[in-house]
Amino acid sequence: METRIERIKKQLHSSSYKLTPQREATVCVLLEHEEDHLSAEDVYLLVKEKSPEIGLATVYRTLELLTELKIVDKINFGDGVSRYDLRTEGAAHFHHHLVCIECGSVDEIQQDLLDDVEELVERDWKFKIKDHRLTFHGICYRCQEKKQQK
Amino acid sequence: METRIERIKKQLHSSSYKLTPQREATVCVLLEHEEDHLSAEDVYLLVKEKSPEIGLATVYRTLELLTELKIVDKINFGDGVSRYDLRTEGAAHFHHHLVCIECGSVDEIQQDLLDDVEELVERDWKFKIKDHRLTFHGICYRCQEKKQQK
DNA sequence: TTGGGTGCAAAATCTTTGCAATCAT
DNA sequence: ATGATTGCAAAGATTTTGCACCCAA
Repeated sequence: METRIERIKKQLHSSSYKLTPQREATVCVLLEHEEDHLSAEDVYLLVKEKSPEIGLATVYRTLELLTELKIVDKINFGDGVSRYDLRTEGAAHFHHHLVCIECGSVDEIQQDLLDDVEELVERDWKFKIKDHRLTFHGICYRCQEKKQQK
Repeated sequence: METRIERIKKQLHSSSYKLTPQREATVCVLLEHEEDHLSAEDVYLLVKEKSPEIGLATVYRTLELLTELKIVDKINFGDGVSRYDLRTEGAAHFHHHLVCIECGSVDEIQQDLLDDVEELVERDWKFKIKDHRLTFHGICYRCQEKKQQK
């Protein structure tokens, strides 16, 4: 069984990039925090714990590289920082997000949901869709429960 | 017939804000460029043409205020700057965007499209939706035509 | 006169870049 | 040797903030 990191290594190699120790450490952090939505700074601090010599610029360059290769997606929830999210392996499309305006949590929706909408947009707007970003802002189930208890 | 700016003035007043000349000039620019997706800097330069004494900070503060009052929406297409988009009057939901990865154009989709999806998300994820952001990245019809001609 | 609003400049944030040093082949 | 990669510091870009001044109620 091939590991996730090995497959990423191959993806890098097939574009003539190397999986350096710094890049590997960065990817590991992303894998270990797949549920989170880390900023470059977040990633940097986490990588530093295990590889203290790494520089912030390297993290930025690595994240940029991974974005180019479509291994991660760069997203922005409107708080001034870019966040980086591992693409779900094998998924045809980028997953969606539920941002809670009360507690700030970010949940993911892996299910596609947009098939019909995309078909309509391609047909009626003559737009060839390559990627999408869908984010809902609202109140997560946890905060709704908290409110009901009051 | 009440003008758009008069209605915005009332919205400001009902939250005890004034429509100062600077704010009015800023809103006017937004109204005159409703189809565009201006950054704060863009707005600043346009406002300056008619009100040269305005400061960039005032533009930022005005845009923030208008965002709070839900008169404009702050959006981010991943190019490092926030853009400000007048909400369509009377529209229940924020409109969607088509960003062309070839020419950088941004077209708008006013049609809602997400009714079914939102119903499903509210039901299955127990998420109370307050707002959404949907952006498609791809190739606009203009660039597709250009390619075919080659 | 009083508090909101403004302009300016400085500060704060986030991100990119130049460059010398280092590494792997 | 050679070209890719790195760390550091500096530069860039965007946005926010402090503060004195101004203005309308």
